[in-house]
Amino acid sequence: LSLFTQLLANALVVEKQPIMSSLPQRPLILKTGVHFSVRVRFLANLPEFKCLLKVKPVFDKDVEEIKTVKWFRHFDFNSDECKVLDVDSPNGDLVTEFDQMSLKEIKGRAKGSIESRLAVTEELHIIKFVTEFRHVGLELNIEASTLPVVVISATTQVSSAWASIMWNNMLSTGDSRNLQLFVDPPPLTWEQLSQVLSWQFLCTGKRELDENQLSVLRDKIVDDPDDLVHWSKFSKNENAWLWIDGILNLIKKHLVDLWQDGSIMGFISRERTAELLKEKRTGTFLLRFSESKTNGAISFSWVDNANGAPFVHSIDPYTKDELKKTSLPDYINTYSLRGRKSRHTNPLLYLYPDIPKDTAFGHYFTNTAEKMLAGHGYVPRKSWDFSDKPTPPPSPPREPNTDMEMEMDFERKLESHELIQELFADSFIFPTLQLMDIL
Amino acid sequence: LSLFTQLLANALVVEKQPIMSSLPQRPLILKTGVHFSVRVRFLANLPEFKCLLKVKPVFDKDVEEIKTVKWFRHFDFNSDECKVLDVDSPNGDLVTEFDQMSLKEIKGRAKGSIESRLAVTEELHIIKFVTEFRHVGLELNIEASTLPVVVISATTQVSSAWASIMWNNMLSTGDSRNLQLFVDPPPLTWEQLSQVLSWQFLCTGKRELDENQLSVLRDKIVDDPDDLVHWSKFSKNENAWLWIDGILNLIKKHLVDLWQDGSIMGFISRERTAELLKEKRTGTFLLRFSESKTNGAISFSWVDNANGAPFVHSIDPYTKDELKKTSLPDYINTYSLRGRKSRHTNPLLYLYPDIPKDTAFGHYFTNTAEKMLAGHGYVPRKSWDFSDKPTPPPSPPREPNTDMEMEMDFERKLESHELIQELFADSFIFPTLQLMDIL
DNA sequence: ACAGTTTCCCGTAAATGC
DNA sequence: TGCATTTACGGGAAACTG
Repeated sequence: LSLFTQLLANALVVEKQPIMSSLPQRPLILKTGVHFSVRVRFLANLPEFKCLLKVKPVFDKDVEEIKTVKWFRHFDFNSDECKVLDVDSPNGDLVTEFDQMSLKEIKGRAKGSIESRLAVTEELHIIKFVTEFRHVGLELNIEASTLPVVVISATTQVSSAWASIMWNNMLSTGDSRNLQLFVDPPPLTWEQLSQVLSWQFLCTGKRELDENQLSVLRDKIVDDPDDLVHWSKFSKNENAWLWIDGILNLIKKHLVDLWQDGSIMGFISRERTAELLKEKRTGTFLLRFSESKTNGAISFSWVDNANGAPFVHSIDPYTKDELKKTSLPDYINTYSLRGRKSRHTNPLLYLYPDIPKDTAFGHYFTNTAEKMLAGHGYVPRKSWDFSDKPTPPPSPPREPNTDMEMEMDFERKLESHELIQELFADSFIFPTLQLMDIL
Repeated sequence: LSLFTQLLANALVVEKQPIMSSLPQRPLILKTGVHFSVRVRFLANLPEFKCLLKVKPVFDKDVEEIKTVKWFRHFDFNSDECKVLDVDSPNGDLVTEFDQMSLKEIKGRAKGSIESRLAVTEELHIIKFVTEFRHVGLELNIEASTLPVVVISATTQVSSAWASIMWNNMLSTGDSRNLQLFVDPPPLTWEQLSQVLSWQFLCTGKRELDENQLSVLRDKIVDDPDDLVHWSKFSKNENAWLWIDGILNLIKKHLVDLWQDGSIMGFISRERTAELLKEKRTGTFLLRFSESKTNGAISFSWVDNANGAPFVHSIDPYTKDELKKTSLPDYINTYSLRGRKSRHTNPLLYLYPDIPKDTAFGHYFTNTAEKMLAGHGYVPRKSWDFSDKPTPPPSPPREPNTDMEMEMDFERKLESHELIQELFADSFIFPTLQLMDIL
């Protein structure tokens, strides 16, 4: 009987962690006043319990010490309705989905001096689901908890909140959930962090970070002899994560294709850029992310050997506002510099190492012919005759073989991650697998 | 005493009509859940009443018949706090400002068949401010009402709502406020309507409609021998107002300068455009609003005499999304067509009748030199040498005299409207002056 | 004054109701 | 089903608050 009781007591689990429908890639971040959903499952597969178990969500249940010690904000649900577990058709488990939950802040938290307080995005909270089990004389209080969540009030806080969620998830093993983690946050190894970062680029741009890119990030983030990354370095002083997340946002909105193609070297120092390009012929260029603009920006650098010694130029980086107006491939395609004799020419010829611009980006150039409208008596915006487009660059296109090979390799790479990606999207599992405590 | 009582009973007035801070140009439109403000003044200039009069706002007070007859929606204030009248420093009147008011819908209105119901933007509501006056044995219930307001729930309804407000204001004289006006809306004369329309362009683009423009609008809107405009024609069947308001929005966001300059002919039929341009030399163009796109769009038409008979071309109209990317002057400046021998040339040379393009728009062209950034090792986005810009058009610029005269005339025009504009912005007074019932 | 945080609200998209 | 209306919520900016 005792074993049975213990099994039952642990039979309730949070099957789908709290997730805002508007932020599917970033579970465990909850915005006040915005709906999120959670699914709860009772693992004891007994249909006779149907409609017997009434589940109630409670915010920050039994974590009073946090509220008094660290002046966390208080929250409650806007409408805390209970739900009754009902059978799930495929396997008969008892399930319910809370799909219209939302939070409001309960004002009036204890005032602590500003230094002693954590940033709001470092506050970890939990939601517990409780139910009372009554059957054949047995009476049992059963509860399940979500993973720690971060509550924000504006979308500008998403980046910081996600940093906390990632950090916490890399550190928590088993069920030791320390909601005060960021009072004294342990460091991560670069090995751990680099995996998570690469993952983020896979989720956003369908391509991981390569060795070179990771090595640049490493130099930026790790300055510890033990290969450790400290929370303050990652999220505070230098804002490494905010910078990276700005780039992720830029990729998501404007550069998914280019990033997936691997056309963006992206993370490379200015010095290294110059080194690489100086060995190449005039017109070779590469794309790199701005290191100074914190909201995500990308520029191109190219080499010019015309005056004897090679010289590397870089363009003022494009931000999201500029990429909204014109795509990066189009900027690349139409960029022109005044040359000798007042002729305007485009200095960008080969994507590093030697891919002709049109091979790399040709299919992304805006086809002005598409804009042609039939009828209505209107003239299209641009002429649609391309017979006199600029002479194709002199270098031969790469051999078909090589292209094919790379493409296949790429496909394989992507596939190998498919399952993990799905898991990630669905129930929030990181490279370091976080198993739910099931029976 | 009876006279005194009557004076007092009418002493409370709504000094500033309900206005959302986010829609200062469109008073009397209230969006549920969005703050608006109203100011109330007690005209009896007696400071001893200070802090005696407690004013309470009531929504749709004493208009029960509307609710039952026409199934109007019901609303209430989100927080209906009373305010106490206090002295206003300059002249000692008793004043209070309700500056945080907002509405919520009370659900569950009676269901009427769809035909018998008005559109929500045709529902006219009022807010009354009531107070109880007690002094030297006198006991008096005093109240003041706002002008009729329209309550909307999304900004997409602003245009329709404003049509109702304008129509109602042109029709209501004195204090006969018919909240059921749109059950059987009386027509307006074209004379009345044209004034209001012109006014709208003055408010939005700082320039009224001229005779020609009004005449085009007249042909579109009036099809009645008596020169009357019917509500359905204006706001329903042909959506004349929605089309015009789309253009007003386009002007507000992207064309204020050009409209103010008078560079936009705008309202002119396609046929008339051809007639005008065919008499001009090759390269003469004019700007006109699209008649088919209902969200505001502008295109240019130009004449080409190259092949013997003059031919007039028009470009596919630019919408707000396109003007967000590049300004109209820049589109005009950079437009190019493939000419003979594959040369790209800009067919736009003179703004109708004969103003060289650079004279009319030169100062609006984006100066790429401005984008040059000093230092940081970045190259600016475009070359900044303009020594080889396109040859200036052969036609001489207009004589300075003419320019000056026009400018002065324009200034005078504007000034003459200044006072009325102020009133308009402040307390909602239309060309047909709507006087508040004051003592 | 100021930085971290929340509120406000438009504009678009999606959901809802009839 | 289609249309009218409301709700949802990202994103930018203003307001708040200690």
